[in-house]
Amino acid sequence: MARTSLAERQDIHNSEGPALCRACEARHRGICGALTPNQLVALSKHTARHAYGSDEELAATGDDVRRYANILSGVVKLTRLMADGRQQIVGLQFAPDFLGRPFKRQSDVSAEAATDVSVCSFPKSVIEGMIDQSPELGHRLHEQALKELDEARDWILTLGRKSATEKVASFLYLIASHVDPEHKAEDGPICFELPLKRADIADFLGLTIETVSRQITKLRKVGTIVVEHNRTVTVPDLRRLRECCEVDR
Amino acid sequence: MARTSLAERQDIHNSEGPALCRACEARHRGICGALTPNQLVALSKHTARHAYGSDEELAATGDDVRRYANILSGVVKLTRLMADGRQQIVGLQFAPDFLGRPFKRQSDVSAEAATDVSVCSFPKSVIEGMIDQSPELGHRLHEQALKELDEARDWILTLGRKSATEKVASFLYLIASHVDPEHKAEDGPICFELPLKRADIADFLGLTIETVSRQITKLRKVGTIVVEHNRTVTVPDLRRLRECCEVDR
DNA sequence: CGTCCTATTGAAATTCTTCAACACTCGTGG
DNA sequence: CCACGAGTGTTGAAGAATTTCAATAGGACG
Repeated sequence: MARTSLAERQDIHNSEGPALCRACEARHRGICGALTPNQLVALSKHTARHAYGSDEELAATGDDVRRYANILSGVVKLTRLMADGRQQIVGLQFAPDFLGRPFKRQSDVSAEAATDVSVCSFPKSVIEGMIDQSPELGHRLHEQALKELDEARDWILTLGRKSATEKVASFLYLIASHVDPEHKAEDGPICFELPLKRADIADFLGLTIETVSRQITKLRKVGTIVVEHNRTVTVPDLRRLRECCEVDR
Repeated sequence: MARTSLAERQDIHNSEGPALCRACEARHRGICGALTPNQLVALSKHTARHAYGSDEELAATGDDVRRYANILSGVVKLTRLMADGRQQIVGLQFAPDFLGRPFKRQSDVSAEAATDVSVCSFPKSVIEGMIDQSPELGHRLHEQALKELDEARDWILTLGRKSATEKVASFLYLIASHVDPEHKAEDGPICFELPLKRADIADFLGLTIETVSRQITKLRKVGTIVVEHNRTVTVPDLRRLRECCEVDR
């Protein structure tokens, strides 16, 4: 016991934070990167890790959500449901995104795991208390909201004005760019697993499963993508895929 | 001259802020409501009012925008344009919304006046300096970003999953609720001017002008709305209009 | 081996777009 | 005062894109 306690104190002193956090891959990139070691220690007293399987609900529509979370791994889909069952994915979140809607009790979107997901959650109240002491934290949350807003607006253009082929290409490009955020492999081939099944892709693109399937087949047949086992996609030339996102009339 | 100067000093002393701001209808609702009288005075030294006619551009895509603005009156459309000319409105902003994208030099959306618009603009640098001193200001900007994000996600559902009739009904409902934010007149009839012409409505809904026109005609013929002079809409029963936003299959 | 889940494919039906014609309003200038 | 054109909105008919309905196939799992 004494050893642990010493180690923890050392963590604080050498500005590395709690052991739990040091082992966290999202430690520097998520909102935690804005916290001081002391804040991290305080926060880590209230954190809990959770794992969810595909299609499991992290937070239901209308829930009085009292906790926020950081995504440690996996992809989370934010969905909206209409009374008659029509569904639309209104946002996708990847690690190390922050999950939650600050300053509001309820939300009309529900969060579901698209893949296997693990998160690190903590009570709203703790974070909200820290915002007042650490402007940097509030700033990061603000930044994330603005980033999500930019992404939502990109998606509005896609939903409103693109053809089915362009939509599917845009989705694949979105995933590809997320695998390779810096566009390093602009030339070389990229390979990735689709985090969404066809039904989810359809709900994301505002199409039917069948249309999605047909467009993927189409892209496959012209060689823009190679698909194995339905989920593994290889893009031989990213530029060619990007061209499919816009020019198709 | 001496009189003016005295009056200005009194403004400061009685905590009412500069005369310019006192006469401003957006004074308390926009971000200015988060400023101290001293900050308002400082800000007002750099503010300028501008007026724009319909379809005039407030800020072009890719502009290095150095100023923010508050909308004093009118409606602003945020649009995205594709290389081949396809256009999509990705957001609508009404008085007293804040206009601008904090923490980012360029934006890929352009802002255009949908109606006649007047704004009160000021340099980014002034506001950004004030954020550090006034957490309340940063908080308000954050709130507005989150509000816009919620709205964008509502719209994503509309674009992705609703039929043309539902889309047009949803648009009319959006405008109607904006005229009457508290839904006071849930029962009684509501009358308003459409701030957008048909082409803009089409760009907002991801439809063509013709389809919009046909759906309006359809809603008119079943008595859900009454239209005069193309732009003046009366909704006899808001509930009936709301029903059209979801149930139509 | 059967069942469930996921994905693909075909044919018919539907929705929305495109193309084309026309109507209305408003300002300008003969 | 009227003709003209530009800008805006409506309507019809044909065409294209997407959905719906239906059938099939493969993989995972008990």
